[in-house]
Amino acid sequence: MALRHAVLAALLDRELSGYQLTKTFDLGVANFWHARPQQLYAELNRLERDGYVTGREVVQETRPTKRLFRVTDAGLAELAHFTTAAAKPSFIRDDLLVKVQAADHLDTPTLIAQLTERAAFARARADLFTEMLRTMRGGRTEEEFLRHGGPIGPYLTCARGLAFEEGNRDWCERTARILRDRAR
Amino acid sequence: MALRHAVLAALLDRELSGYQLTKTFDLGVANFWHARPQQLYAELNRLERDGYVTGREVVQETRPTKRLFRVTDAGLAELAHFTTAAAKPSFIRDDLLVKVQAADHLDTPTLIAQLTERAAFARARADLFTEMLRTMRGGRTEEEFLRHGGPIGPYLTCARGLAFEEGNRDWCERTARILRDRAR
DNA sequence: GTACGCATGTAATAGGTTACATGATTGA
DNA sequence: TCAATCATGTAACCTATTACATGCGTAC
Repeated sequence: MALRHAVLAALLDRELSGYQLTKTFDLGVANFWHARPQQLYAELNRLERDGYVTGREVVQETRPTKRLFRVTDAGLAELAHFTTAAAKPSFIRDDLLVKVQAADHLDTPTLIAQLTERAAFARARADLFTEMLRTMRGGRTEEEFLRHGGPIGPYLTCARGLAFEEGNRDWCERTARILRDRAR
Repeated sequence: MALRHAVLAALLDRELSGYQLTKTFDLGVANFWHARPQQLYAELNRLERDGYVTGREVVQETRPTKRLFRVTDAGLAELAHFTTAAAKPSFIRDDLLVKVQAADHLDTPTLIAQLTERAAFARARADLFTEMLRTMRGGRTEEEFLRHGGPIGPYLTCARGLAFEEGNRDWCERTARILRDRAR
């Protein structure tokens, strides 16, 4: 059960509502985990029940009332315990790669269109992550920030996300080009 | 339901038993999908029931009897149909990244050890994929192979797997180095 | 004689997705 | 007025993991 640890990690340096968490999980946090809103709301309630987070109601004037959650000491201890266990290897699991594996038997134009679309998606995310990294660094050089700045956890995972999306972008563009050249 | 399509794609150019498939899914095919043996045996039976693969028994002298599966015309049509649907974006989902996200709050030596271990794992897989790509190319240059050789589907997905593992390796090494330098 | 590889599963549980539901406010 | 955003869920279903089971052959 690692979603709960992903939620705890995402909530470490800030107090967030379920709704804000879903936004976070669609952007930066998707660098290390991805989840649907329903799952996050359910997990937050379970985490609160188990004492790993506490929520407080915030009544707003123009917006619906929301609940902000933060990690408790018990939650941090749970994360620390999780960290001592060996990490499972991570694997790619991707519809698009399944399709490319079968490329020799399938309609090439359809594949090229999907590769192009995915490349654009990856490029947009890469740009976003580049911007997020710049913001986290503030005015400092990367070296200075990594040596003495902080928090660096979110910076390092964002850097992995950037490299992943750059890899996606480059591979999609190259693969589309190869399939196009073959079709001629 | 994409495991079935991953299995179909893996079975396209060769006839495999369930056991051989599990080996394939631990190595090359893990580039685009990952599954446990139990899941594969179950999926093969479902695919056969639905007419997307056919199995034939092969009695062996010294080894237990096995069943070899190959994709039927209906199976290929199902794959083609799957390919016309938009591919869902793929996300990283990784224990180790969850831990690094929380790095500022956790025990650094434990993290460094896990990053080092993961780097070694990634390096081993990268080496394996490099070798597999060489084998698929045969004597040809990459350009020549990609222009006129084949099948290129497995080559292209393997190339993505290689880039992914190189990304893992580099990021793990860099992250471990940064955490070490900070601890001093 | 013991561990490992071949070969195939069942059963129980955990984790994730899809579809559906509600209701207010703000901006185009 | 229509779509989007804020805010939170329930229910049904599908997918994946973990634990357990079996039995023979070969290599150390």
